[in-house]
Amino acid sequence: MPCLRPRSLISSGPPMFYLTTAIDYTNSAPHIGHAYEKVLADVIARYHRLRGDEVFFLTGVDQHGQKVQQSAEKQGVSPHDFVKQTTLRFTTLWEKLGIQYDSWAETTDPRHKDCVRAILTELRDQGQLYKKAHSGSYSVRQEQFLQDRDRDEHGNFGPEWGEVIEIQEENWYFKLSEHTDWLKNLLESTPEIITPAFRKSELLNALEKNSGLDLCISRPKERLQWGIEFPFDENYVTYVWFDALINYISFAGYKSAGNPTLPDFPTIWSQRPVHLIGKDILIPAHGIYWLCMLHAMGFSDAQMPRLLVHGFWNGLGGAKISKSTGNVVDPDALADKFSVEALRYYLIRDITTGRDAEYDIDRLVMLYNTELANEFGNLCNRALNMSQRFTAGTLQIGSDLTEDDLALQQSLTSTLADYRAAMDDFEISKALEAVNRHVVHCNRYAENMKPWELNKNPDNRPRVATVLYHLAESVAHCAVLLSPALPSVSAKLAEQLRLPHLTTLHLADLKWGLIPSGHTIGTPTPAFPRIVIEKES
RNA sequence: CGCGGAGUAGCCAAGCGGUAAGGCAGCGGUCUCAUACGCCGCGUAUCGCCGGUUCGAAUCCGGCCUCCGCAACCA
Repeated sequence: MPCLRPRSLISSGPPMFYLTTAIDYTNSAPHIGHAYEKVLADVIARYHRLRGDEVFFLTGVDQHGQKVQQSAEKQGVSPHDFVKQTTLRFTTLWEKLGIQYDSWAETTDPRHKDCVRAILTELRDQGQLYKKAHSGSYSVRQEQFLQDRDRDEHGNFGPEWGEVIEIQEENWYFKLSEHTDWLKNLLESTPEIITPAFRKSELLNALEKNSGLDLCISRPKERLQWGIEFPFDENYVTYVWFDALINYISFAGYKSAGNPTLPDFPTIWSQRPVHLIGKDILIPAHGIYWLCMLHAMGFSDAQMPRLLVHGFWNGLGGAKISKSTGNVVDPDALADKFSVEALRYYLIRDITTGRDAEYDIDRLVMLYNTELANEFGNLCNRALNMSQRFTAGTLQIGSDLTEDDLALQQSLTSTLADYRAAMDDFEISKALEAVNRHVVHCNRYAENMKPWELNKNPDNRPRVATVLYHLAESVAHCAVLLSPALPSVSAKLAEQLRLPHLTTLHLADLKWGLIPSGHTIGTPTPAFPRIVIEKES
C-alpha cells in the first residue's frame, strides 16, 4: 500500500507529551494536596499513553533552601541526610498510590546542579545577571529581610522577629524587567498558555504591579549554605528560582551534553510541555518568573509551556487545610483505610480541574460505593457470573441484533467520544461521568433483557449468548477507559476476562469486538469490594 | 468603587440565551444473574437580591448583598 506522507513525518513517530508537576518541598510529610496533584498528573499521563502518545512524565522534590537547613539543624542531622529521609516519604507514597513517572527530579542531583550552573554562566555572559547591594531591616533570629508588611499596627517589628538590624547586602539579580513586556504580549496572544482561562486576567494584573522590578536570585553563604553554589561567585548560592524551576528542563536533558542518563532535550521539548501546578505557585513563580527565565534562555514563543493550574482541597465549609488548623489529611492513612483505588478515584472524581473542592470522607465512600462497587463492580460480577453459569464461560459475539443491542453499542460510542473530549481538556471528572453513564445503561439493559429469565428455555441459548456478550464487551471497554484512573483494577478485570492484551490497548483500538467470538473468560471476584464503615458510637 | 473566584432543591453539582442534567440522602415498589447489589416510581428549585435588554435569561447588561482566596510554610 503506497504511503503518501512525506518521509520526515513517517519517521517522526507519535507526538511527545511532556508533563511535569510541581516539585514538592522536602521539609515535611506529604499531605492530601501533594497526593492530589500527583494522582491527577498520573491520570493525565496514563491517558496520553492510552492515546498512544509518547509520554515523558516528570515529578520530584525540591530539596534545597533555608527551611530544610533549619529543620535539619533542629534534628541534629546534616541537610543531606534530612532531605534523604523526607524524600523517601514522598517516593514511598507515590509508589503506594501507583504514580508511574518516567523520571524523578531531585534538586540535589549533580546533573541538575550542572545544568543550573551552565544556565547561570550563560545568562551572566549575556548580561542578564548583575550584582547589586540592597539595604534594609534584617531579623537576625529569622535570618531574613523584613518588609513593611511585617510591621505591626504601630509600625514596629514585633518581638517575634527578635533583634532587627539595618544591614546592607549584595546579591545577584536577574533582569526580569526586560522580559515583562514580551510576556504580556505572549499571554494576550496565546490563550492556551494558561488553563483555566480566568487565571490569565489575574496574571496580567500581577504583571502590571510587578513591572520594573528585577528578581533577586542569590543568597550569601553566611545566610544560606544549602543550595547550589554560583559558578562564578563562590560566596553565593542560588535562591529557589534558579534552582527548583530549572528542574523542568534539567531533567529533560537541557544542556546535558549528551549525558546518557538524561533524555534528548529536543525530543522531550518538541511541543509545548504541560506544567501541572497549584494555584498558589502560578503568581509569580511560574506565570512570571519561569516564563521570563525561559525567554531569557532563548526559548521561542512556540516552546513556552502550558500552565495547567489546579485548585485546592479545602476542609468542610471551605476551611483552609493547614498545619495550624490541625485538619491536615494524611493520604497514606487514607489509602490504608479505604484502598488506593477509592482514594485515587475520589481525588479526581469529586473536583473540577482548576477549581477548589471540599474534602469530605463521606463523599469518598459514597462515590466509591455507588459508582464503582454497586454500579460498575456489580455489573462486572453479574456479567461474568452469568457467562460462567449459562454458557460455561464462553462468549459468542452473536447475531440478529435487536434495537436494545444497538442502543447499547451506541451508548458505548458516545461514551467513548465524551470521554475523549473531556480527557483531552483535562476534565477528568467529566470523563468518569461518561463512563458511568454507559455502566448505568448496561445495568438497565441487563434488567430489560433478563438473560436469567431467557436462560430457562434452551431455545433462547443464542439470545442469551448475545446479551451476555454485550455485557462482557462493555466491561472490557470500561476497564480500558478506567485504566488511567484505576490501573490496578483494570489489570484485575483484564485477568478475570482472560484478556491480557486489554492492558496494552490504545484508545483507537477500542472498537466493538474486543472479545473474540468463542473466547472463554475466567471466574469473577469483586474488583471493588464495598467499603463498609463500622458505626462509631 | 484594589484583584480574582463563588452564590442553582436538605447536601454535592451540571448547564452559561430557548419551558432547570445527574448524584447523595429520603419515601414507595420490584427483580434475584449479581458485592443486601440492580431496576422502576416519587421532588412545583421565585437558579443570592433589584432593575434592564430580548419573542424568550440561571445564562447577556447595570446595580446591590453574602462567602472564599490574594504575608509566609504550602498542591
